Amino acid sequence: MSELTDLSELAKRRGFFFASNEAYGGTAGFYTFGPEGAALKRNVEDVWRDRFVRELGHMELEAPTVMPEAVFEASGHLDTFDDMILECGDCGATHRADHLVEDATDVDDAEAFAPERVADLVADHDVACPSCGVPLADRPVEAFNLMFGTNIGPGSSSPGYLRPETAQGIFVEFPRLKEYARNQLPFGVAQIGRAYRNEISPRRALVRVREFTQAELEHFIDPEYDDPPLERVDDVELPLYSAAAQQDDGDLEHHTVAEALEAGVVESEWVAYYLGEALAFYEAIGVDMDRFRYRQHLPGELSHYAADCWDAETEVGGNWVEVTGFAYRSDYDLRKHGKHSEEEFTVFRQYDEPKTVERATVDPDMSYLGPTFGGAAGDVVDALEALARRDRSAFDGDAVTVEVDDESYTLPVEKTGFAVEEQTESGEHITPHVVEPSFGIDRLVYSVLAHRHGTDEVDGEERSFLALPTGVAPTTVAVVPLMTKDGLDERAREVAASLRAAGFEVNYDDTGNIGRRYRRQDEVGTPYCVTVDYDTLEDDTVTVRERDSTDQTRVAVDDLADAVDRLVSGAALSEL
RNA sequence: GCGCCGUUGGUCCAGUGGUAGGACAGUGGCUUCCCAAGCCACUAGCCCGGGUUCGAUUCCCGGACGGCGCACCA
Repeated sequence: MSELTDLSELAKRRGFFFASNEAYGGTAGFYTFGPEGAALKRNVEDVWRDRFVRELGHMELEAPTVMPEAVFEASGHLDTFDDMILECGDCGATHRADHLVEDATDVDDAEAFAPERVADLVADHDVACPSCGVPLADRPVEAFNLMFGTNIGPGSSSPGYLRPETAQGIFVEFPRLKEYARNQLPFGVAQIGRAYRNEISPRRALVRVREFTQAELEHFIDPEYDDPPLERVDDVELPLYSAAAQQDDGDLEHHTVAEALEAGVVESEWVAYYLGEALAFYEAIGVDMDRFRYRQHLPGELSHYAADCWDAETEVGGNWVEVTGFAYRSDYDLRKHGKHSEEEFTVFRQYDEPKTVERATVDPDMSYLGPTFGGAAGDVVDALEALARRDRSAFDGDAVTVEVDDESYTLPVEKTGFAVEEQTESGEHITPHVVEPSFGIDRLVYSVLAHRHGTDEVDGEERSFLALPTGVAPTTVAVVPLMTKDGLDERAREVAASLRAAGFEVNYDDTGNIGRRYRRQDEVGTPYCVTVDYDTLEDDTVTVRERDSTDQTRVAVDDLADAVDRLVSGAALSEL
């Protein structure tokens, strides 16, 4: 617990993150990133963008956070995000009403029922409160949806929701995105943005909040023909905690990507591929890989869209925190949107060679069907088309009969325009499958702060530091004058300005004594300090101090920008 | 949402039925030529609402927020 206490104290005191709206009593589940935290978070996002968008050649978009109800009807969030809550009038405990009903009856999908029906079932089966035993028959079943609702425009005729995941903003634009991708699979579309969930009980600082930042990649693939570039990650060693290991009290196992696939520990090549790609990302932003694992979802844990799913988890304060979900979503989302909307969510897959197929078709004589069947004529045509595809022998006789809504309609075959023709097909429409790595940026920032925060001893004094990788540290270099007199401070300001002009994140600090300033920078994770001293006035050199070792070396002011650049690129202090 | 515990300067804490004290941090000054030193001064606080009381930061009730447990976590 003390790791978490120290972390939230540091976060507040140094401006990484803190509860929002405290002047008005605070709002549970909402956090503000302070100056240091906003910079750190932005840098983490930039590293993600560099690796998952730029390097892998994917594209990035930015969609609205408010989306209309129809989107969530299609995605399934309106139904499955809706919990039925039942509160005991006696002891006050709340229960999942659908679960109570499922336990008391042989119903096993009460979740899909309307709240009224569940309430009736509770009454009919004399369901009692599991906590205190009092009957629950007269208690109301209330729907609690985890999505934040709103109205689009005036009035309530056009309900909308704050998106519970950024993914839907990508899926709904698929028809246009595939055009942009020139109708070629595979292609990946990423988005970094806010998502919202009206959590019942926000907990543990940034771990469970109501507004958070996701970085999601939706990689659209042809399930039959597209393979991941496994050669990029074959030898990456993965710390895997499989479902089997979890159920049998087993341990974490280390396998390379290639081994994991061969042994069947990870089933999907695509999921395995992204587990491999992501590992270097976690390392780059400063996650302690000794406190990191990939955990497979247990069968009962799989979400409504996921076929196989692994989470990346970090250990913070004794708890494992989910920081990424790697899901093979199959064609679930695109298929749903294709069905609910008016657009096609498919791509055309061209055959290598056009195929000639024999096909049974109908071309009904509407001047006969219309007058004969009236309003049912359209449905009869549909039924005839289906029948022709299914069973062409039905058209062998003089008359053919189809069923529409329990009514039989019989008509002469000659009026159906039935024919068997040879058609040339150059391809087919397929619904792409989706591989989705979905990162929780806030939780990653939190993990990195926890993992990089430490204390040690320098010259007999305790030191608190944040060993952030240079690539994500809010400040790259701090410039400090040894004294604020004899022109040292003016010279130091010049040095700071020149480093800023060279493009670095620079902090200038001249309050308190020199040791205090070093410690301050250590605590916000600044990797390098440049000190202007009396020698600087003589020979135009400064000292460069390294955060982790506290070692120093002298560098000419003229070479300083170049030296810092080399340090950032990985050079050691001794190599300057 | 339920239960238990908590909420006092920026941070971490002490304390009181008569409006509060420390440590650290911060600011200014002195000192100091490289790692939270010293001296002086200063800034700054009782979560919100209601009740009891002559008087509430303190006691009671409610709320908000936080920690933990339960539940929940697509």
